[in-house]
Amino acid sequence: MVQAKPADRSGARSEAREETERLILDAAEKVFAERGFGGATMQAIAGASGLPKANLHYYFTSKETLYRRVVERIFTIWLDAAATFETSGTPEAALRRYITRKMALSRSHRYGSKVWANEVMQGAPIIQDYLETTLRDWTDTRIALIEGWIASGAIQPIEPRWLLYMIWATTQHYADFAHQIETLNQGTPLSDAQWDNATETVCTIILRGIGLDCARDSP
Amino acid sequence: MVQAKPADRSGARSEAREETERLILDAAEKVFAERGFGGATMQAIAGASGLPKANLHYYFTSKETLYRRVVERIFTIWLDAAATFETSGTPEAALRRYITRKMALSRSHRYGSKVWANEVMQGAPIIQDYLETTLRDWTDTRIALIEGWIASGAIQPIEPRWLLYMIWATTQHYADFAHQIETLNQGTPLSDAQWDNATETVCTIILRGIGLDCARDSP
DNA sequence: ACCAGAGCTGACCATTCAGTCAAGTTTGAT
DNA sequence: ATCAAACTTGACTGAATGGTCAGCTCTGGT
Repeated sequence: MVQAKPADRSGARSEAREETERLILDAAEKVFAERGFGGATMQAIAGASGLPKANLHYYFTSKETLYRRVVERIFTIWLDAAATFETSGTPEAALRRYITRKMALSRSHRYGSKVWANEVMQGAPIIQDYLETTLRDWTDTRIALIEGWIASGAIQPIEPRWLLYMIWATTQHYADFAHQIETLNQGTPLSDAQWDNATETVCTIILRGIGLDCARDSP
Repeated sequence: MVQAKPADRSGARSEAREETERLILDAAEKVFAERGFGGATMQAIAGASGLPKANLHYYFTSKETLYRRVVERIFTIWLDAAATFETSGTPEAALRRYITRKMALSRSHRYGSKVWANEVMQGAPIIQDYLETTLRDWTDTRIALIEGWIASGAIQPIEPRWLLYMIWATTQHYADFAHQIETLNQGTPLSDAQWDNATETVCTIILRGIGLDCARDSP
């Protein structure tokens, strides 16, 4: 039987292999994002990557394997962004940094965000364990952190959990609902200036909303 | 050929028909929500509604027709909620009312929200015209309204468009990402108290975030 | 120059899909 | 009770899907 895991004895070979895999993963990410797992077809992914369908099965044993790899890659990127919500620094710095990073991610990884959204909407059949371990742990520590801010009087008392959801929702909305946003923007993608302005607006409302930045804006 | 549009000469008949249609639409909404248009199968919808597949095609000529009806029904509900963002009243009252209504909708119509999200993520193949007409008009009038609030000094100067997106994103997140939220809530749905608390928190952050409810007021 | 193994692909297969249809059953007006 | 129209459904069909495979080409180490 043909194996998809050859020894990587040759540097040039394995490099070319990685490149092809990335090509397929990129195409798959886009197709899965727009049509969901069930709606996506290997033929469509093949078309988007410019490769014959049989070639996809040479690199990825099944549609589910390919989907799994796509989702895992996205989770890695999410983790990188999550790390920017540092436990040190002022509340304002931590939140501003995290929101800004997540907004940038929504612009650069629109399809990844959509795949994640699709996966969760379907009940997270693949990533359920991530949600219960990594995501839950991350969330718990940040909630504890925010509770500390509240206890010290740095920010107003609000339920930290709903604040986090608000940040996730708002930032990811710019990726998941990009089409709607573009339609309401005369059918054109947001400009650099609009992205900056949106990011700043989100930061301002969130920060002021939890009691930071309140006295500063209106002199 | 069998027609799906008989004369409604009999009251009892047409009533039963409407009931069956609603049964199918409810089942279809759930399946389309969880699997998207392409991932949903008529067989699955049949199973969810407890009817044989052939019966579905008696009431709805095609899968696309059924999907269209589901989406249209959701849009109607969205319009009802949108109407609660009244152009009269104080900013606080209008926003609070609208956010509360949208949060309630996310709880009562989880699947509808997901279908809408799926549709937009796929590039709005069915509802594109709604986005360009009804939604754009609604958005424009509310933006003008909010700009008026800013001009009069009632709220702080923020870009109204991003505020609206923030409200949509946050409220709909509770429907679209319900599974993730439940997983982070020990695998149980949010309680009445949690819904109330989340709604209140969202209102508080948004209102304070735009300069209402803040300790300092404009002169 | 050689050649083993990696990479590639057209043609094929079993399964599942949306949609059809003919042969039924139920219903309500008369 | 009658009957025509509305409703129901198991069995079917052509098309599309995920996946396979035999046989081809290309490549790098010798």
